[in-house]
Amino acid sequence: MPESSSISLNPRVRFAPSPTGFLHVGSARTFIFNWLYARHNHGTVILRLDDTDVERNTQASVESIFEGLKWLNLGWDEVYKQSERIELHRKTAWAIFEKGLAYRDFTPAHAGEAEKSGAQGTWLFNPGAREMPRQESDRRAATGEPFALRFRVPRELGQMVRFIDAVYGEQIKAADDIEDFALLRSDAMPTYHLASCADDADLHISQIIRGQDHLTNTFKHVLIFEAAGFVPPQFAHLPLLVAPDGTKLSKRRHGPVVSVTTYRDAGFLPEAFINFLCLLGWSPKNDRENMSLRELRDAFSLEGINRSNAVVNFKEPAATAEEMFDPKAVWLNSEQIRGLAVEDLSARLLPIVRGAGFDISAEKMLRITPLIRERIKLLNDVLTAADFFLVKDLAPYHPAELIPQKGDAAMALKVLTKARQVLATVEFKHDPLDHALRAAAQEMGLKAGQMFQPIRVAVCGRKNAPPLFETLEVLGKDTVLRRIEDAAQKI
RNA sequence: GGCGCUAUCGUCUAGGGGUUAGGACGGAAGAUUCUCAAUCUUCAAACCCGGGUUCGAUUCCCGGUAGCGCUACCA
Repeated sequence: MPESSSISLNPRVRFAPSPTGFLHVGSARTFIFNWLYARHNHGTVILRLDDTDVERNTQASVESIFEGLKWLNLGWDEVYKQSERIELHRKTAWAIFEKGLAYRDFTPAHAGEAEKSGAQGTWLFNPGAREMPRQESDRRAATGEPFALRFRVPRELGQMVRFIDAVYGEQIKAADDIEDFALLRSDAMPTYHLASCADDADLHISQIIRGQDHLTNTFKHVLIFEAAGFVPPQFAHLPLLVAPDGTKLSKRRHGPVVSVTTYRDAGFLPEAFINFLCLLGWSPKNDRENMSLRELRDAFSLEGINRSNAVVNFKEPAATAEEMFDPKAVWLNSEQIRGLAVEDLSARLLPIVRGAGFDISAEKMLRITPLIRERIKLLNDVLTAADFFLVKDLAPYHPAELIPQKGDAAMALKVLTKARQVLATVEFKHDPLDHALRAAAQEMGLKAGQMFQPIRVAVCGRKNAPPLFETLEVLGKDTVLRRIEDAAQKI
């Protein structure tokens, strides 16, 4: 079989972040799509740090990117750093130069920037450099005069550059509209375009899946691949993730919602977060939304990717943690929390509860978990949903809370007194508690709700809480009786 | 300015020459339960504008508009 079919069977994809900040949600989605594509097709995922911009790269950023990726928990197969591959990039650039497809430009950096950035259409090249005879170029280089190496875009013959994008279809651009971009800077460091293409070729990348902001750059990349004698890989560009105001997500403008670790720290399940990101710009086309990683992997294909930008629908000034995130992300998270086995959920909740300073056993956490599972949307909600299980003494609440519907303080006190009697002797299991308390209500001529509310407030400190009998059971007789007594004092 | 990409409910999307334009989130109302949550039911909510092609366009083509991207010796 021809080589192309083996490529399509075992694709090699790469995720190539540049370490100039934390892991951005848009980058995370690009990584996820690459991962899904590779895993769906039994391919290889390559992580490549595109760190050729020495000025802006930081070690802190490298670490925070790894931190974000680690939380996503998807993994990869090979890792590379571009900064360790610079010789390869240079070799590629000079090979292009030797073919006459690049030239030295001795124009000082940033010279004539004013003309470039504005008025008269596209800047194409610096005058005098492109046409400079090779001998003169060599001579000036030999004297140590600094230069950038530029690609000689073949625009003489009205040539068209073209490629097929797996998402956007056939793309064609006139070479006339492409400027002589740099390959090497005057400090001999490779530019992004060069380094990226040289590495993609060397690493045998078969599919480049990346953000749509690179769509127009791709014409330059096709030119580089061809000039260096490589067959360009397949391209698939992803629609961008934007803020509710339509602008691209940025830390400065939009704050922590654009950072992956913010989701982690707020109590998202990584699988729910991945699920959410997948639904932005991609659809399985069968109305499925809540999907496991396995289902996503099985369903994923480039054909399902959209072409228009997707809004991450967060609220700019958020009152609560939950409010700052896209409601769909929160919903998916709560759905997936409910889908987790109690043991699994409990194990994820435990470090959060302990981290908040509560000394709680795994066994107790396991008993609390089913009672709050349907009541939390983010893992961190455990702290507010299960507070009364965790604290020794309840936070102060208003005594009026104890008064039942259509009742008064006297009724509340009566209920509490009766409850204390009944509960002192009954076995603390769901059914006996149920029978005893309902019998007591009937005896006093009260509705079940009128009986239960004062007790619930007494033991939970609020009206809204999990079902009463299960709660009493987990809390235990001692705590329950003590809290009922305290409540009775308040009236 | 030049070049490119995009346009379906508030948001994510399905669909496609003839449909009551489908689903989901969010919102509203109701049912259910010891409260809350969950669950269930119901409701409101969209094809950017103009021209063409056609018996018929939201769908195809062109133009406009808007948004976004690229236009660096950033990536």
